[in-house]
Amino acid sequence: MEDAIITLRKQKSEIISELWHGKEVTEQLIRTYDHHLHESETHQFLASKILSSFEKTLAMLSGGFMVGYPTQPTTTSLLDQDCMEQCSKKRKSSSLRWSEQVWVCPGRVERPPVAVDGHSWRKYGQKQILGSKFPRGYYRCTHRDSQGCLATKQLQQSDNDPAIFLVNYRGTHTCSHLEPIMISVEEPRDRKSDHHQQQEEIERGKVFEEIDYYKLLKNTGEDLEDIFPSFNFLESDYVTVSRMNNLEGGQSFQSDLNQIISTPADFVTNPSIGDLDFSNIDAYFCK
DNA sequence: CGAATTTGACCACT
DNA sequence: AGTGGTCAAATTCG
Ligand SMILES: [Zn+2]
Repeated sequence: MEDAIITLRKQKSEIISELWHGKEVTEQLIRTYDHHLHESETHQFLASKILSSFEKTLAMLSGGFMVGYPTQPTTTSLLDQDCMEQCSKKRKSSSLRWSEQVWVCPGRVERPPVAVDGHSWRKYGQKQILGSKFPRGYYRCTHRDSQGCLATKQLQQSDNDPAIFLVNYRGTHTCSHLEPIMISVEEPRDRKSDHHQQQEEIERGKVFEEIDYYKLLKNTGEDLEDIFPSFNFLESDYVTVSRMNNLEGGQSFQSDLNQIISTPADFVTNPSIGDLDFSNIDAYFCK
């Protein structure tokens, strides 16, 4: 019951984020149209962005709800059958996968946004991937040994836009998720002591350094984590750029590179637009 | 000292 | 043989 409300709230926020992104791009389009009347290429590109954004919103509204939820599949769709076939062939990772894209606020540290999703992760590997400039980091849930939580995720900085981090999640959290970040965030105004306050300020600074300066681009459209409702005031910091539910697909990183919506094309070939866009984002999010 | 990260080795799969 | 993913010893961190 509560889960349903939570998932609805989450979906609503994601839909709003997606629509918001559509609005952003539309503003870009209008601005470009005013300045350069005859640049059909740019217009077409931005229009495709808008189209993609609304398509994702529609997908969230229609089918995105039940896809990949870690319960027993009562209904057998085509995707389920394919998944079952492949799972019967090889009993490997039946864990579901999805991906996110984290947009790092420009001018901030290039430290990978690991704890931005509210879970505590533990790095267990790092690998250079062919054709990729930046290495890929492998993280697993901190409570793996203590509670047997098998959730993992991979984090890789995008080659095209270093401000974007591609995240691949594999498996859902089975651990009892007490969130140190949430506690630290909710806490800060209760106590006021002399020299402790400074330390608390520092601690708060650490927390917000991790969360505030990063923009998470959630694209799951899923209700896989019940954490974000407590993050309501941070929900606006996260913008949905794209959404991918990979029930079995292997390389989400490369496919993402092809399907990324905010590709560096408009930013590199048209820096003025990029500057305007970033200033807008800063005005809305960075404070 | 325990916990988290680093980093080369190892392993499974083409 | 090469690549992506994981392990684990060494090292750093708190
Ligand atoms: Zn977990």
